Amino acid sequence: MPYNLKMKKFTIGQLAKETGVTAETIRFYEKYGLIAKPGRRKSGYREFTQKHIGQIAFIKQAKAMGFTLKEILALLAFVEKKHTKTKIHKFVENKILDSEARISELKKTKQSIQLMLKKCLARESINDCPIFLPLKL
Amino acid sequence: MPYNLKMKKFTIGQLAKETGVTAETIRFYEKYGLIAKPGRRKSGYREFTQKHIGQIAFIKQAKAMGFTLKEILALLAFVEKKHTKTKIHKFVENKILDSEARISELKKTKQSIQLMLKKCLARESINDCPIFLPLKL
DNA sequence: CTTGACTCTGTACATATGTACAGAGTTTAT
DNA sequence: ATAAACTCTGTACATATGTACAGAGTCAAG
Repeated sequence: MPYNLKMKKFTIGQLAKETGVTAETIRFYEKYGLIAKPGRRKSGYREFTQKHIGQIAFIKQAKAMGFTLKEILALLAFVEKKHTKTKIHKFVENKILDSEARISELKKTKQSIQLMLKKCLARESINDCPIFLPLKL
Repeated sequence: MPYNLKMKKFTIGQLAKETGVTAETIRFYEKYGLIAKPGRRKSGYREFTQKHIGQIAFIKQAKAMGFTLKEILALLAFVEKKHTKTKIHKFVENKILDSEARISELKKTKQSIQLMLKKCLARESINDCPIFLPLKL
């Protein structure tokens, strides 16, 4: 920061407006360790900076990609520790594999519902649907 | 039950073994309203019957199809009230649509991760990955 | 200087689906 | 009759991701 030592400071409410997440959520992220601990006024009020805007933008991005907060914490640690590319690569690849697994899981359950529905529609009464069979013992 | 008035009775532990869910879960299902309230011995011990085995089998089946417990409750109400086939049909169709929506959601997020990864791999250092850009402000 | 808006901490609540006790009573087997 | 195994109720804990207070203190505007 060569020629601009005074950064703009934000209260939590201002940061909330700036980033589109609530103040409560920001406090939550802080406690969770997802964002840097902000400075404090003498009164105890938090003082956020531009940096925090970036951090929250990052979190939003990663969440949109389906990462959990815990995973985002891990991503941050990767950057922090300047891990090798292969490590983070593996982490992300793994996430992709997870997605694929969940997708095929979902497809399977969808198909089983469809099959059930088809069988049901072939009967006269709902009660004859095979799915309800166990209830008739 | 014409000629067999005496049904076999089960304690909660026996039912658990029979159905493969734990006793705690059975109590939970009872409180949740998913299974019929069992009879009680004078001591307070629950007395389950064959019927409960069927009910739990039904729950397991429906869970395997991706229905939530709340939805299973709704399914049971459908049967109870002898709703028209079209109503249950709609309910289940809806569930299928939900699955489809979640599947395409997942596919989208998967793709966005893949894209991110590709971009990352094209850089020298992890820190140059576009996803980390917001952190560098 | 007062009022309204904002912030602080700490705790509880929310959803979904159970799991894990603690402390007391019961049943079964020896 | 005694010990082991089982069951009872009620409550708290678990995960994930926040949301909603309550009660007290602070800041900005008029």
